[in-house]
Amino acid sequence: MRKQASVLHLDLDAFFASVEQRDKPSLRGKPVVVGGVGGRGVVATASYEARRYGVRSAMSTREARSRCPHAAFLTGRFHAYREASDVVMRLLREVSPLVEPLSLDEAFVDLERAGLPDLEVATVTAYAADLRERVAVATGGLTASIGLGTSKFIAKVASDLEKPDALVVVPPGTERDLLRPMSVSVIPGVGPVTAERLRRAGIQTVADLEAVDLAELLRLVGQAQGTGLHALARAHDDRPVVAEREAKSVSSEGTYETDLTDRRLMEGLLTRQAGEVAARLRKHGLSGRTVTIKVRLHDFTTLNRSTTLPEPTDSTATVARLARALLTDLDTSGGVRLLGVGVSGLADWIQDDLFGESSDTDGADGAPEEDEVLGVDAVEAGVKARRSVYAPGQDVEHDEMGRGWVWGSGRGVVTVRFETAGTPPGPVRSYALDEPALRPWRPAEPTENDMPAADPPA
DNA sequence: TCTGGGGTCCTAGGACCC
DNA sequence: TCTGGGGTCCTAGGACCC
Repeated sequence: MRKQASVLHLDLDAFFASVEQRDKPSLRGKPVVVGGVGGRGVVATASYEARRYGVRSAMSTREARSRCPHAAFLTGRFHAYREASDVVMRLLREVSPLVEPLSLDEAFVDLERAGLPDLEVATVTAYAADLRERVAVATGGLTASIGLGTSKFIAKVASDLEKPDALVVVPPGTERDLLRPMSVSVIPGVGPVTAERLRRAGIQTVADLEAVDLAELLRLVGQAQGTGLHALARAHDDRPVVAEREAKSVSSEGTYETDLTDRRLMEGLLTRQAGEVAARLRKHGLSGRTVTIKVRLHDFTTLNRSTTLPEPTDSTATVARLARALLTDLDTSGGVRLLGVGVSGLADWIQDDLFGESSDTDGADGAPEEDEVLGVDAVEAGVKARRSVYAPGQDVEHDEMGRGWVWGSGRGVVTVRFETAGTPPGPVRSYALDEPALRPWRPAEPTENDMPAADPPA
């Protein structure tokens, strides 16, 4: 925790709805709700006029409509939000080299790096007031709420205190008095489940929380969250403002208007999502080792299945194939409301060769050198391999079974899923790693011709 | 016909390694 | 032929945030 209120938190007020009102004068002064407009949509942002009717973020659009039927219900125009956000973030970076965006509409700014003459309350307050005006001018009238404090936690609490269109400074030394009467829910990381758990233990305010010793807190909420709560309840927060944070995963998912039951359709949707994810990976020069699918069933239970490659990929064909394969073991007979594909374990480089795409390590005839691809020689030589030398998704060929691809592998065993023409997924067989009838083969360059053009049913 | 889509982080168990 | 303890990696689930 700092001695001066040099952490600034800026939050654009009702951001999506405000952009809409800025761009469409007819919406100004009226309730505006931005979010999913379909039967399963939820509210992303409600204008303050709509909030007066009880419309809130994350509420189902259905409920929002019943609370405020005369509101304008809009799907998002994300490029417009991104543009407005870029304008604001650029402005903040002119002001301080240390800006940490949290989302399109929120950022921390470290004023210790802003070149101010000092960091006294009067100085930072004047500075923030000026910044708020500059944001409004630069964005064509969007308002922001700003909080200033001695830590991220306090700055964020401050920006929330009097919004919209407000500036609040928490003077150094007054933090704990400010927090004590507040609900534990002000603490980042305390959501509905944790709040209820604490409430049942008789803990409702920050003051209550402060009175609980560390051991008891650890017992209640676990190691990581317990130590965090113990510190934050005392306004102890040394988290630095960090400018660049690298992405850890990339994903695409969709909720469908009616539950899906057709497996072929599900496979097609997963394939398309895999294509979107792989394209985004390539666009950012990333690749990842772990492919995960997410399946939400009709009753909202959510399943994740993942598999990890020995080397990272950004290939549509590989991500799509693994995604479809992960679906095969799941019982979806009751209907599926959401499907998603994600890639994690990201690296900012791509292994050149693994699946035979663009490689200069091939033999002269262009065929893979089997011991490189498969590693059978290494296994036979008794060289230890931590993980199987077969990679999930890798193409293989068997003398009797024909062509297939590696589904999984374990101790000395590789499982292959054969793709019988016309009726995928075909049979699954297990082989010893040194099975001579099983060999790798090189697929044609991956294509995306299995990407379906069809939209999900309306 | 309640309950989005993009993420992050944590926990817990099992396999494996030394 | 009973049996350990730490560390890493992987998978699955869940809480949380905007």
